Amino acid sequence: MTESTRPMRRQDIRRENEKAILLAAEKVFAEAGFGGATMQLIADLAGLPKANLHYYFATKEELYRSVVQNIFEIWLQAANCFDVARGPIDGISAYIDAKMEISRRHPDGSKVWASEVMHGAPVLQDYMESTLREWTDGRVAIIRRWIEEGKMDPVDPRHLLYMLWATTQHYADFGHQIETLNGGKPLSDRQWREAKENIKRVILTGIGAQPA
Amino acid sequence: MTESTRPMRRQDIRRENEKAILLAAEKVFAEAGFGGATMQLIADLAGLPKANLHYYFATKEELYRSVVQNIFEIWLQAANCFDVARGPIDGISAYIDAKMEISRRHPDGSKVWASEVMHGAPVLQDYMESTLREWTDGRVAIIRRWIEEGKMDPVDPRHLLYMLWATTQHYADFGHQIETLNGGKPLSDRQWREAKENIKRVILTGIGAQPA
DNA sequence: CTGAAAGCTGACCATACGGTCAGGATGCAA
DNA sequence: TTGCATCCTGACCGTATGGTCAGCTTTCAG
Repeated sequence: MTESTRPMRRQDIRRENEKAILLAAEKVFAEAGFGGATMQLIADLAGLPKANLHYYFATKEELYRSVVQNIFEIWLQAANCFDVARGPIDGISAYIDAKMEISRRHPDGSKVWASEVMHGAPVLQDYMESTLREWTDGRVAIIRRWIEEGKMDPVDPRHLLYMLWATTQHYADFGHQIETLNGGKPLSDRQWREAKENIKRVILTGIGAQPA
Repeated sequence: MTESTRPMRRQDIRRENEKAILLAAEKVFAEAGFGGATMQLIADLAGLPKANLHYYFATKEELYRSVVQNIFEIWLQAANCFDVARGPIDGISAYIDAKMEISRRHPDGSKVWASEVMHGAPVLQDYMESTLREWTDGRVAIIRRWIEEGKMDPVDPRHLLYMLWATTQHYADFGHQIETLNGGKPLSDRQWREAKENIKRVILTGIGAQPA
């Protein structure tokens, strides 16, 4: 049943194996950190022999880099929310929604990203100095415009962005702590919604966001 | 001059070496994670032969546990601010100040703590289920009282606490990112002050904190 | 002064890990 | 069907790491 037919085409094989490896790697890197992760563990989780990993990814570093870059893509995609928005209420609400969704659906990715940054971004330094900086500068400009247009109070845009990143990512990176304080149970749908609403409300009220 | 006389007493030797080892360990664990840290690296940084580390701390796990417990103490001490306060403005302001000071003075400690939690708190699980839970419940009660007394809007106390933790710790854990976005320079005194003021302002305004 | 306890360390060991490779299995184009 | 490129993998290797230990030096109580 489950394993009966295997008419796998070459392309499919490669794609599926890479996907399985990356998924397993993300989890193991998130749980153990780069140094604590082992190729054997990743291989076991992916259901492949270790040597097969090295067929697709030459080194542990290369595999790690792939994982981190994947995450960075997702992280940046959440940005679009900001651009289409008319004002801070729309834009920041949507951004918080997007980032909270990432925290909920990709907690491992978020952890790997956090770990990478905490350890000095050995892999992503280039991206941070180019792509991330440009992205940030763009959003800072948008926020500044909102302030000039009287749509929100004159809050430092950078610190506001840090606040958005911090509050949303916290639910992934410190998920274990939150879960423990929640009686050992993961947050329910309801609690996730409450978390989002709380963050939005406090921040939007806090910056004096005005309806566009 | 610097190294002339060494009338070290036993007690002093032990205290100073343990201190040096713990300091070095904190830094190495923060930079490399538990798995990436090596006893050799810690020993070198502490200026001691590796075997000497094992004289004071039998295993890497034991050393790590000591580091983490130290940090947990500091983390909890910032709590006192909350207790003595009359209302949300005093209490939360003081707490933000205290936590930002920790982020600035103990970034390595903060990172180790973050790493520990991200990896499922293998060492601190017990503390989190006892001490941390009690501490949190206590603060939740205080915030609830403030709400009942009309000193602030009815914001979910837990999510507010997470927000405080997230925003303040972010400046330590993601310090590298912030530094990169700051042109590769660490935040100046002024910028730290601005960061603190921004956080306070947004959150206190956001929760509708009323002067006691 | 003396002996025992505390502090110290170079040399060593077992293990685990990242990585390699020769050679087998499999799909696929011609 | 055939030949080749891709895919796969068990067995192996060198190294780095956590940890041990025998024996040395230093402190200090009596």
